[in-house]
Amino acid sequence: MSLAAHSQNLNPEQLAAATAPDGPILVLAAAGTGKTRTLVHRVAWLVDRGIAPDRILLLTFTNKAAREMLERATALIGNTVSGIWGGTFHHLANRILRRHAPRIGFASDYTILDREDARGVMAERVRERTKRDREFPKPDVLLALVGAAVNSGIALDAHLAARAPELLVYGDDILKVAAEYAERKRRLGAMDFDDLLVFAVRLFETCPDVLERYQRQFLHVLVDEYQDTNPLQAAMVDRLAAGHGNLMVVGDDFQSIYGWRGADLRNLLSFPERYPRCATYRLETNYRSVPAILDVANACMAGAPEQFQKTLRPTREPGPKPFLVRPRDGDEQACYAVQQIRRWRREGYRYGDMALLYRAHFHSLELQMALDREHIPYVLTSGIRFFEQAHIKDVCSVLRLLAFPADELAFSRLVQLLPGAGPKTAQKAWSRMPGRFAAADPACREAIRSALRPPAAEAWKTIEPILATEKTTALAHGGADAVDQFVSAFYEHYAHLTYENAEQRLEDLQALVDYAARHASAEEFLNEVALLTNVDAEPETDQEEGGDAIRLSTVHQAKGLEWPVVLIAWLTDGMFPSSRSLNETFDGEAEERRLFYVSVTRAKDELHLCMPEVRRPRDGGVLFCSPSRFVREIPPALFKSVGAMTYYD
DNA sequence: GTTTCGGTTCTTTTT
DNA sequence: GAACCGAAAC
Repeated sequence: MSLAAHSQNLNPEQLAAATAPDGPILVLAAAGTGKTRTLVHRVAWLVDRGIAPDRILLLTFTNKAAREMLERATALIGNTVSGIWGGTFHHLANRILRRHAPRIGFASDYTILDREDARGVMAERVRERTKRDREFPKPDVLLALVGAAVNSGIALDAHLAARAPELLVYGDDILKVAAEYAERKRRLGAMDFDDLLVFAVRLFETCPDVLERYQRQFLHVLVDEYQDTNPLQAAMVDRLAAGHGNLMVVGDDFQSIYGWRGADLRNLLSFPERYPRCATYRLETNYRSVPAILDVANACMAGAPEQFQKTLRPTREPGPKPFLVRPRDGDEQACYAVQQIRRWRREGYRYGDMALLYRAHFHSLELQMALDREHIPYVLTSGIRFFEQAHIKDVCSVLRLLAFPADELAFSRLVQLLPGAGPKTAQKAWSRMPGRFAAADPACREAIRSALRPPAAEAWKTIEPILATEKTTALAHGGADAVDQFVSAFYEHYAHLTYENAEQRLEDLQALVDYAARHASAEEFLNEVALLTNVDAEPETDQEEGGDAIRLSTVHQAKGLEWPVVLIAWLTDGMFPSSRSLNETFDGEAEERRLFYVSVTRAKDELHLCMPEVRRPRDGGVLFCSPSRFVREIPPALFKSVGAMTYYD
């Protein structure tokens, strides 16, 4: 593809960035300005210029984003792009660590702890302290503290003093618990999500030869959503690109919304200082939204203290001003939504063109009920991930145990499915085993049986033969056969006894078997499962599936997406901005404001902002809600107010 | 000593 | 819903 061909598809701003000369490049891409298109063309441009695909590294926020970019690049220049390393930071870290973990004292078959696993491990450490002192911080709080410190690259005690001074009285114990948590993970041969990043960076630091190998491999490093990287991730990228400096970072400081997870805007803001040779490109021409929507977005960020002021320049013909709606309560808000949905349908929009966005999952309750009642199809990016649900994890523990016999957590989970067996029984059985599970070893089998009480032992008999299958056979095809057998021999019965929605869960498991079967080995499958995101796993809703449906989503999960018509629910002070982030987070209001900016800029044609007057909490009370401060700050002339009206049909 | 069950409480955002 | 806590049941 020639330069001329690229220039046909890109505007001058985009073209300049996509075809920029080697060296550090900062692309400031405001919302809806064709950031993805520019990155896709950059990749195509590089491959076109003779860079081998496997020497390009493309880091994105989700695996889905990487997949989509590579698909679009393929459409552009054919499958010459296959072989590009693309995915999340965690994926890259995992891929590298699987290969070199022994260099930093880990086995290559370390297991990955998801949030629930990590919480379990932390809870063990905390239990006895809670007995001594009822007030001792809960496992979730401790995990958040440790995680925040690690991701910001700050020592835990310094982090405590700076961000959680009220917990300083427990300082010593917190440090001890954190150390025990780390030690326990070591003993389990396990890494949590943060560890993947920590140890990847440590690997680079302590093994220069390994670092050099990847520096030589990746001639070009491209990072999407750079405003949401944390210091560890920035360090990873800096190291990888240290040799040649061919590092392109793309981001928008107005859209940084992951500060609570350790993302540090300074990575982006200080990029020009860290890379003095860097060339900066700005994308400000917006192709997405009608001018009236951009007016609101621009007004919202006009007073923001961020460094790179950007103004969205519209290209679209004028459209309606954003609608400001003040329903009485959540139910009336839902009725208003239904009414608009009906109108949109009449005007020719498909359900897939519509999105209802909100700050937190529980804000969607009344919306869901109303849509159910009206039989309007919707998909929800749910709070619980498919792969984090109990039944999915139960079944995966069989695979984990087969693939990684030393995985104590998997063994424990499996044992606790047996009738009359709890944590103590699982612990007892494991302590009698040689530190690993060996179905072929009679002594090991006997050890387990001796720890189980009769009903548990009886049930175990149905599971044991599956675990005794020869490993390579059991684990072929992503372990699909083993899962299938386990479900029919044991779990189907268990599910019916345990869950009132057993049938639905068993359907999930069938889907899991199909999904697993698409992998060569169970190890590969398990690796992927642990690092999948909500967005990655979302159900197919495209036209070809025939599943035309409205999207309900948190603003966080709507990042990077767009819809012709968008309604934002619960835009009231306390809900959005959330009072918790205002009170508990450093810089909370600024980040909430950016979140509002992100939500507004999702809409193409029509935007509705809903601010119910009251909220009715569980206890039967009534809470008055003022309109969100972000709405109040914006000149009223930029909105069209929807006056008092009956929303009920 | 363990497990299970029933009642209570609280929901931010997620790799 | 689901996670936690205390008390009954095994």
